[in-house]
Amino acid sequence: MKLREGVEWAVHCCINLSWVSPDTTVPAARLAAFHDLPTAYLNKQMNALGREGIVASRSGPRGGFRLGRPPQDITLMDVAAAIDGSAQAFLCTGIRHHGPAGRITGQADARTPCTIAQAFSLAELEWRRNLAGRSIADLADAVQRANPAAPEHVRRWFDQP
Amino acid sequence: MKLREGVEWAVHCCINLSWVSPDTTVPAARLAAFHDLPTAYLNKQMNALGREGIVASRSGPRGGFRLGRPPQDITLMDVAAAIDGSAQAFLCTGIRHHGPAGRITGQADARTPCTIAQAFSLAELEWRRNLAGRSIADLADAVQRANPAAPEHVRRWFDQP
DNA sequence: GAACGGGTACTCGGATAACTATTGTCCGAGTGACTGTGG
DNA sequence: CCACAGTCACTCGGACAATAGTTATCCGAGTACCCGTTC
Repeated sequence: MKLREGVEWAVHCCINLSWVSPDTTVPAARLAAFHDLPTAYLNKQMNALGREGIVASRSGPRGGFRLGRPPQDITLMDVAAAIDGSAQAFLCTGIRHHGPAGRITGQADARTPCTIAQAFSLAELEWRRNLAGRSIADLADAVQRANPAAPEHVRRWFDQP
Repeated sequence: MKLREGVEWAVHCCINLSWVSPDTTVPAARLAAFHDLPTAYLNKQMNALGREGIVASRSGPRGGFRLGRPPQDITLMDVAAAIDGSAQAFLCTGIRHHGPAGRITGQADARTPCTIAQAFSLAELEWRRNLAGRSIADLADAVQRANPAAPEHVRRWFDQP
């Protein structure tokens, strides 16, 4: 099981965006430069965030990205789902119905849900719930507690050309 | 985030193996036939289980696989880790230290753990804990409750040549 | 009749190939800002 | 001096290529059984 690398990038960018003034847009190139990431690919990830309304984008000069809604309304689950997709990690292909297994168990469990899928879904639900309980604002606060000067430093770096 | 398809196969096979007598070995070909799966590939997955001691294997005529330990001592996490690997889904590449970001935040958070990685690790830990709390025996019982005749049917099918 | 040795068929296990998904790159469409001109 | 139109540079967004990971297949090594032979 593996999460796409872009999730890490996206979360960092969202935190950074939460620290610059909410009405200033930051180009993907600048966001990428801050962490020394490939610009075009980060842009692609930001697009994905844009499709979900997590960030708002604007083209042209003075264009770029800004948060689409307050950082306390953006959860880690939102970001992960936007970048990595919201499909279940364990997807039941129903092999219990295939081949002799299907004929043997018969229609007894044709209607009952797959026990295995249920177990994995439950675990995954906990995972989702956990991520959904953490907002970008929460993380930004936590970072600030560990390094109080960080927000100001970041804001200043993004403000200067 | 996506779990390999082999995880589903492996769990099903473990449950089936828990229902045949513990000292009979079942060839991969037979396990595969039961669910109409590609034999060689399932064999590969069973190899992975074997490396972790989840199943024991024997070559030659009358060879095959059997559970390596009692089904109540095999958790879904064990199986998932054996097939899919036990690496973290979210792996922190430390981009907060790359480029200007690293110079700006300085050594203030050089020693502090990455907040983002922590958040994802926590969620993942819950996922793991959940899967580690469910054994093959648990699932087998649940299936039996839904379909009481299943164990006997499965045992009989695997016994006959 | 019993023990032994060779052959055989069967099974796992790892090496190899096909395919899919992720990662990375490029270029066009759109947009706002700037500049020069005319009133 | 102010308004306006044309041009330009900048940015996103999606289309296209390279790379890595997963899925599938194949063949060799090893093992237990079976059969024929010998004591």
